[in-house]
Amino acid sequence: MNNKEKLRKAGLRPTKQRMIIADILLDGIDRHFTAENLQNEINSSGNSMSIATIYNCLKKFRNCGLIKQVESSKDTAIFDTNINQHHHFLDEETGELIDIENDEVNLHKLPKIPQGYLNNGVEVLIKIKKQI
Amino acid sequence: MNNKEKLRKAGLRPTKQRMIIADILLDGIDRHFTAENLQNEINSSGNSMSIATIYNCLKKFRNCGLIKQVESSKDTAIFDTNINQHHHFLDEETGELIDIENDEVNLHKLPKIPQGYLNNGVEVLIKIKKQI
DNA sequence: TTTTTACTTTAAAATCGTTCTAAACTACTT
DNA sequence: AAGTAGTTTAGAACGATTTTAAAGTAAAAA
Repeated sequence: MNNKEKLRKAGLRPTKQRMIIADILLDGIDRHFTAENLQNEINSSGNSMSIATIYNCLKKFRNCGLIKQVESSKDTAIFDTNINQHHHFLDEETGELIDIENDEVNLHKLPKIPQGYLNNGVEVLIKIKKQI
Repeated sequence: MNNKEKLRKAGLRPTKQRMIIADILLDGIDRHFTAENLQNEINSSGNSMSIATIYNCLKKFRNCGLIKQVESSKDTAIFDTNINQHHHFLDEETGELIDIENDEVNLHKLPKIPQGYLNNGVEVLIKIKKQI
């Protein structure tokens, strides 16, 4: 399926700007990035785009499940093109994130989901620090 | 051990402001809160404090291990008085966090920590959403 | 096709959480 | 009691993100 079709399937109009972003992000390569990272990539690709549009797109893409946002208490939002359930190592010093595939973690026992709620995804974060 | 001793033991001078905060936070009750929540509690207790001091204190308390900061991609930093390793349910709609005790989760298999790094804590986040 | 409608993009301003600044203050040491 | 190192403060500054409102564009209707 090409990117235009992916956008339509997600219920998003394939505008020029969304196509530029889709062409960068939806190439099947797993990566972590910020809005600013993406703007730099857009610029390097010979295009340009308002930062407001970049934020709009990232929010829409995230809400449609085309990308994910990583849970992390950094000051800048980090997005992830790997939309499968998976986990992360986090170096809190540098903010570096490293993917952990889902089958690398085995959750043997999970608590009961609170009454009235549904499980909407499990994320394991392993905080790591550089050995001295 | 009283709060004055706790602060000294953590290497922090027990100033008037830190004692006010310690008296609110270090009462053994587990709670999640933001800087703004804490300022409201300080105000309700008949005291007042600059927001800069509140942030300073929270950062110091966190760095000394008196409190923890929760990993979450919300726009506001969330702190936790429960400093034991534990986990959370997160309702992404409302931002509500619910504690999960460490023994409620059983991680049967963990990936190898990357070369040159040490494990610095594991956090499991179970995202939940309201049933419709 | 043309027209209409709803959605999208944009630059710039606004907002919000957090940090910085530098002066006044306070706890601890001598 | 005096010195010094750390702390608090109001307010300014900052950086990420969102809002605004006007101009532009895609899809639907005529």
